Amino acid sequence: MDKSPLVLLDLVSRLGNLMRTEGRRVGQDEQLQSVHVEALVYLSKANRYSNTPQALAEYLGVTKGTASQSLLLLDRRGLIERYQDDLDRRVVRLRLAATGEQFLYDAQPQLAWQHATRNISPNRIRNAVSALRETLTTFQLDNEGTAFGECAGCQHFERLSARAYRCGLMGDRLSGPDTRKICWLYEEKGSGVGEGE
Amino acid sequence: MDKSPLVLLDLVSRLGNLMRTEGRRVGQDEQLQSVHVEALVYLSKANRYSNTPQALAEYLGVTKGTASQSLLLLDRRGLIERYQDDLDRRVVRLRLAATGEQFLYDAQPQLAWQHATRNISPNRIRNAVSALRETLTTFQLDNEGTAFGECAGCQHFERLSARAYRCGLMGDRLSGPDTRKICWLYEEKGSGVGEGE
DNA sequence: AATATTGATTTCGACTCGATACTACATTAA
DNA sequence: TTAATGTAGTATCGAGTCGAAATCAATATT
Repeated sequence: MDKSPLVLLDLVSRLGNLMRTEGRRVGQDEQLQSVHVEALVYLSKANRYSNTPQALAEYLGVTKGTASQSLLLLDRRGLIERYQDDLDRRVVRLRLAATGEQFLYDAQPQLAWQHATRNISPNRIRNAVSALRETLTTFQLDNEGTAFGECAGCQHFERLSARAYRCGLMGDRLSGPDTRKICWLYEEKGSGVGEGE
Repeated sequence: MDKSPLVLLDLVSRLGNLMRTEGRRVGQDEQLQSVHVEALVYLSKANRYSNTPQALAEYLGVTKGTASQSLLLLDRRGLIERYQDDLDRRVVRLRLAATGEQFLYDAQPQLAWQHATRNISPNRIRNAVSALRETLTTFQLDNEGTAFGECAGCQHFERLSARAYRCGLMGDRLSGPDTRKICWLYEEKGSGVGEGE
């Protein structure tokens, strides 16, 4: 019986905890908790379908009530802006305010991690990424969660021409940069996940 | 410029968050938060030098005050036992109570993760482990943290004979099972960490 | 038009967490 | 021996997290 999956779990949990601590450290000048920093980072990466409290809650793995609290705080501090969606007036859209952009630029929340991985070859990192990504996808499938991902690799992604793309699910055209943001409607191409042992 | 370290960070954070949620889920029958579950798991793996509030706090990445609170709760619930050290009466030693052992056995906090990793080959997992372990060690060195680890791979580990071992730092003899628990005095063999790019 | 569903917010209570202060014991220096 | 310093752990406080449940408003379904 192989114990290495448990060792991996241990490492992921510990690194996750450390990064949460790191997030707290990074945000303390602005009185932010690590969840708040994570939320800001998320908003800087979310595409136009995914900048809502709902998607954020799924991403962070908290309930929507909790997410609402955090967003309230970020709004009070002027780090984000909230505005209503035109088509569906229940939906609240979120956007980093200039202050929020500046904060991310100044605080560099990922710096410590980049340092910690500096001696690991790109290749080993990509291998680790692939293993963890598969773990995440499988876990999400097991638990009816949302996977999140970029257009490349998504079932609904269509290429219209050399530089024109389209989301088959939403029916919108997408720009190049659009396709590199993360989306909570993401669905893995080739629905089957496990190809067996 | 390679973005994959940041992708890895993202995956580790998200999986960390998910496992925290999972820990909460697992503990809800017993009214435990994920930190409590993590503490119990830690105590089930900690060796004789590492079963103290101090070591636990370092491991979980919280302050000793916070750790103290969590331990108080676990004690009230009868999941752990606390007793004084004979040599240094300031030191509190911790041990899983029978109820705590039973809880871990019943709740299987790692089950969801084991499922999520079921389709990943042992080899890929070991590669990911090695990359993350190096990340953790480097991070700890950067931040004067404690690395934790098993005797194999520790500077202070000495083999006396086929089945007799010794910790050079504490001067104690160790049994075989002892050497497979985790220790907060662990120091990586070959102190140099980064061999450059 | 009535009902169900959905996105978001509010409220509540238990708990986390860092900061600070404090107690008890241990080690060192005088 | 005593005094000063250091260390392990606990207590307390306040801001905030978090899930659960209730609520509200807008949209879908019937």
